[in-house]
Amino acid sequence: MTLPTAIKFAKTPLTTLFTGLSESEVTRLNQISSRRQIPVGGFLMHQHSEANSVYIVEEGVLMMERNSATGRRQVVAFSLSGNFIGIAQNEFYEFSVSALTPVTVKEFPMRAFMELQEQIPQLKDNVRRIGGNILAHALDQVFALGQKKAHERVSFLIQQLLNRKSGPRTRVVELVMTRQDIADYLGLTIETVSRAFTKLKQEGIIAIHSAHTVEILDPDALQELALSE
Amino acid sequence: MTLPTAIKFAKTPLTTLFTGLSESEVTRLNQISSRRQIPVGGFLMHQHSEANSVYIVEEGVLMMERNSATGRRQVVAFSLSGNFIGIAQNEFYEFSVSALTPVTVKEFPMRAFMELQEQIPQLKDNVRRIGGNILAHALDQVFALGQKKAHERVSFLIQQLLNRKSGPRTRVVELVMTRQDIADYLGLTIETVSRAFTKLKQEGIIAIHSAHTVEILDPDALQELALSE
DNA sequence: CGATTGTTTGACACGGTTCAAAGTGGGTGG
DNA sequence: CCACCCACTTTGAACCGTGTCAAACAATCG
Repeated sequence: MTLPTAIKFAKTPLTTLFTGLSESEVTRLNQISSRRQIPVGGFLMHQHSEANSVYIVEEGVLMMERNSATGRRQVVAFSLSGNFIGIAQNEFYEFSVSALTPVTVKEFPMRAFMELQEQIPQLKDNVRRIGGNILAHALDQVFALGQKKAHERVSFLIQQLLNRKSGPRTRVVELVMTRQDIADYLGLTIETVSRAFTKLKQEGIIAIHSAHTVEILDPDALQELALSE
Repeated sequence: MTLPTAIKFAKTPLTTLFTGLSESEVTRLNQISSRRQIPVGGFLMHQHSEANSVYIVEEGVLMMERNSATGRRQVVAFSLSGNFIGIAQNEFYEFSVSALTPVTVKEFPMRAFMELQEQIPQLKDNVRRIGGNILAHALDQVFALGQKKAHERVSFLIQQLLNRKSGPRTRVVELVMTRQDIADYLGLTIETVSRAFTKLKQEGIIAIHSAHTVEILDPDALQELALSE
């Protein structure tokens, strides 16, 4: 039980499945893949179901969560376009993954994907790297949940979304998820999350255009709160 | 940003570096390795220093932590005998690792170790698996910090130590670490940790022989609290 | 055996949760 | 196209768990 890592809010472009693959290798990957659509609220996979596929998000936003028998829920990640989903330790998924927006994913049958990994070393390497990034992400979350106050955690999330979104570098972030989702991601309640947003607004760090659209007014202050390390 | 897994409190024997290796392969590993001793309080590695080696714990207990500029500290893991330490994402360690007891580790120079991984597929596979276990561990911690109350978190830790310790199956657990270490692992303060122990004692779930030795009186109740999922 | 460090306990303050109610907005059907 | 409805969000007030500050206690080490 052990081990390292954690890119803070890396500007480093994260490794994707296709990083460094030749055209023909990409083609081979695409040949074993199929496209799948998930409507809002639909599930890509369920906790404890058989892990038969892995996926790449092509479009939309997914949410990864873990549910307990006692009804507690922990959101572990929000998966954006380009993200990889589905590496399981055992033969069952350990998480449920649902769509926050209409989503299209590329699906790779597990067996064929594993074989390709053996044939394409770079692919295997990418998967390893992606695993590392996921671990880094999890450890950032550990730090946030263990050490940060409510408004710092919210800053942390906003910053994550800001850094990860593709496209032009703007100061506006779309919060696709509900306050409940955010609360379950940050280990808080809806009300506390809401109050944290209000606080950030009052301090002039963000502007809240609608509940799901915030503009960053003071990026430095936000970053400072988000890291608080 | 994505991905699965989490063995609760697995009875499954965790993968070690040597799992499934032939005798000759083990020998080759040992040939590139050297033994190193760390006194109590000494450091095996420092956050941000160059990642030149990986290690296996042979004897003793290590603590892995992440420190922030603002002085906050998050303990990420307690590494026991058999654990693997040092896989870095980039060329620098992301954590500091120090010894809670006198420790002996087996050290593998990074470069040679990487080469061996290429030559021994099973070794590479083991490293991958260990990475998965670490991720699972991190996600368990996320769940604990996000969803559990103080006495549940303490139960969580006791249960982890109970499950991971080798040797005869007793009900006594040695807490090698200080209350401060526990607090920084669970995202609490010393006082809260102490009160949580007292509470578990008062409820007849554990007996506290000394601050560093507890006996589990009611394993089922403990497990229930520890999981609370 | 004393001194120092770590742990427990107590009293109080504060942040976050809970419970309740009032806004707000988006979607649907009339 | 508007009005209503439902789900979500915000705000308020009281409560509770955890943090903070302080002091007593215990254990360890020289």
